[in-house]
Amino acid sequence: MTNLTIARLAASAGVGVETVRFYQRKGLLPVPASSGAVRHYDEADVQRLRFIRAAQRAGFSLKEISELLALDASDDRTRVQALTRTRLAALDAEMAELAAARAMLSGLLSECTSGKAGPCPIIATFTGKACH
Amino acid sequence: MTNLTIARLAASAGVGVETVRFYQRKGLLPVPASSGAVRHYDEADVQRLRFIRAAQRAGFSLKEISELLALDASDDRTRVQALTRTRLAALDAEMAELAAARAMLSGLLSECTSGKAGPCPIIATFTGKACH
DNA sequence: ATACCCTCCGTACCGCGATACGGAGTCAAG
DNA sequence: CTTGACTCCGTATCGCGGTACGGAGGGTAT
Repeated sequence: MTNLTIARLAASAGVGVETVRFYQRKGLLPVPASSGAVRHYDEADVQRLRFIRAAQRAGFSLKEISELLALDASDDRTRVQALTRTRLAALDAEMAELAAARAMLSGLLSECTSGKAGPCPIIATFTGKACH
Repeated sequence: MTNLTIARLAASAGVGVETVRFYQRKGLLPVPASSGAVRHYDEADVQRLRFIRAAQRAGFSLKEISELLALDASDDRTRVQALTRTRLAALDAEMAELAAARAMLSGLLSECTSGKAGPCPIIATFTGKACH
């Protein structure tokens, strides 16, 4: 029966009040029936909000998270697994891109700092002025 | 003296006409003086546009790219190197986050597919319902 | 010279994930 | 019973990187 205000709910997951309201508008968090004029939140809301943040850290978008939240109720493991595989594939693709960018930049940086003459190799690479 | 229309300029870098115009508004590409009512572009514009796309692939934001473009003219290697180191650090941070997310998800996925009883470990993890 | 596509330009809109603002109402402490 | 902090709700704005629309005018192939 933890009877929280929106500010305390938000604080429990380290987000701002406006963010909670934003998630409510998005349908990610329920808007509790107001007994009176001020709404109250309980442990289930805290769990749900923490779920959102945890899934977000795993790279899921809010849209995917809303599906995961629905699946939490309907216990469709196959679908959860499918979403997870898709996310894994996307993570792999993103990591590959980042790794490629990293490799290029670190190579160029050492080339550039090793004080050769001529134009900056970093700039030259982007410019396309055939470099090394 | 390659005398290009905007559509051909855009095509030369594999972007849309609207994107070129967007970059012009952002100051990333110059708007050539119009001799007549239709503007014409040359090889320098093609190079500049390709520069933008190349730097973008290396993870630079449009704001950073506009600084790099300025540095292309003023040949300040120290500053270019500083921007590059910042970008490398950001890439490393992003990669670490993605790797952590990837490790978590792939672990959970195999756990989930290995057909244990009880609630889906993936969902359980996000829910925070003490899992493994 | 008449289709027909292209350019120019402004403005609006998209998706994403928030963040800000402001007026009215509410609640608890002093 | 007032003060001050908090809530509620709608609407607006932000930053990012574009994409779309639409009317007026230009350039060209037939």
